[in-house]
Amino acid sequence: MAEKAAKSGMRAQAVHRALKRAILDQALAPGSKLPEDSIGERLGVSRTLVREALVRLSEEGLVEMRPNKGAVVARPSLEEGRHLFAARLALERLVVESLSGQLTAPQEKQLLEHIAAEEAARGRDESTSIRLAGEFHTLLASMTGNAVVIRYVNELVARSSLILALYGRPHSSECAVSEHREILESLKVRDTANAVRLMLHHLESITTRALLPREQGGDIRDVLASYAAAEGLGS
Amino acid sequence: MAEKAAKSGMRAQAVHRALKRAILDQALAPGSKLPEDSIGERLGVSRTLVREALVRLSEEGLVEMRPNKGAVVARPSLEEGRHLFAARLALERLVVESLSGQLTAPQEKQLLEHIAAEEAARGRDESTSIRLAGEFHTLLASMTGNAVVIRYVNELVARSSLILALYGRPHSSECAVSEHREILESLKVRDTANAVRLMLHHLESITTRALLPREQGGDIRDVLASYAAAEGLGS
DNA sequence: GCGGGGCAGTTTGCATGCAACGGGGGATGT
DNA sequence: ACATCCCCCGTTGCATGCAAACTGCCCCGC
Repeated sequence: MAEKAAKSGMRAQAVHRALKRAILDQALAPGSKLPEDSIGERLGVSRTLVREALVRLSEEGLVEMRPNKGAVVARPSLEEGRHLFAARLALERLVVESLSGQLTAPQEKQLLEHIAAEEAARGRDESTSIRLAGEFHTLLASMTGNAVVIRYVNELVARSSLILALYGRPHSSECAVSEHREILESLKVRDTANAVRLMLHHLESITTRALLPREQGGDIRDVLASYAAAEGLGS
Repeated sequence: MAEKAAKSGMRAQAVHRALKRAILDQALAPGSKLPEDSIGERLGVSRTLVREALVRLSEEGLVEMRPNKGAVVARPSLEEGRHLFAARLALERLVVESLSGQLTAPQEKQLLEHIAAEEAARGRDESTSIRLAGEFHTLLASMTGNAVVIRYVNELVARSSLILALYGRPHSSECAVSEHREILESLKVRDTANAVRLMLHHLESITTRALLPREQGGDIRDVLASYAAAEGLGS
């Protein structure tokens, strides 16, 4: 079954997508080793293709390649996380500025449906919910038609899920859905300033909730827990 | 001579840098074929390493890999150029906002020296001048300490030189140096709004001069010349 | 003269083989 | 008991081999 014809040149891409998906689904947690031959054996390809996929993923910042020591799923630091969200802020600001008042009817419909799907998944399916929250941002980016922005936003959203996996509290995407809806409303009525403001607030709230949540009155053990995790210690 | 010890794991990177440099120097013009074995023979490595470098370069947008047909130096369209500069605008805005009033004395010194070098090269050495103009932007980005922004600005500046190589008029980087100096002045006195304004103006003037320069009253042959070049025609 | 089909040379796609690096664990010496 | 050294095995780094795909060319039929 499922014998994919697999034209020449498609298999490398397939390996890349398979690994990327596994990482984003956290089937491969940050820090996991990624040995070339076991992956190749599992996917039915040679180490050459696995290596090519790993090179691509390392360019995207999803895996880290340590010379002579193998590849692991990236384990970005808190500081990298802050840098990443700062870049997202800049790029997604461009996205909403480009889109404000420019959405076509089918695009509005697609966004509304996406938000509806987010609400449907909310509370029920945690991993789907997180994935959809990210995809809202990539969907917006794709509507700009700007290939460069699309690529970077995709990359940053993907890396953001690594950050949230490492440092985010559970349920940290709670209020996101309503914020998405508000952004869409402002885009529809061409209230550019408000749309930008909402997007900045949205991203900032994600960062503060996820990245620096243990500042006020937390238990010291909770603080250390995240550092321990970041250093590969602890349970 | 020049027997580089070339530790294991360094050679792939070396091939990547060599090719990147050749492309940015326009020793390899946009559209040039990049056959794996002749490159490998020339650099003294196997096709495997060349292929890895080409994959990296294609991720950076400097090379286009056509399945079963080999790699060529990227030949971005005018539209891609506009997209690229839009993204630069967004990211470099973040750069100046981050840097405004934050420059240390050594950093100011380094920037002043860089601008001096730009002025020294101006008019004398065209290719050096272009390279330094780009490096001013990457230098600013590097001073933010934000690895994500550094990476993206580097990538976008590199791709910008492809765009300028294809569509820019000669001498299009004329006024850039004084604009660089103005930006630095505003950063020093923490006039953030002005620094942002100057940077936006600077990048916009590059795009309009380079990307859409043939709108007003040009000779039809000049207009077609760029399209011919873009299609691999003409002399 | 002109268009189409097929053959040969060239180049990519991918697997595999071999050497070298690194890590873990046991043996050895103090 | 503890530290050190060294060997062995697993894994990576890279070259090479082989099959498939593309290119251009020539020959043949019209």
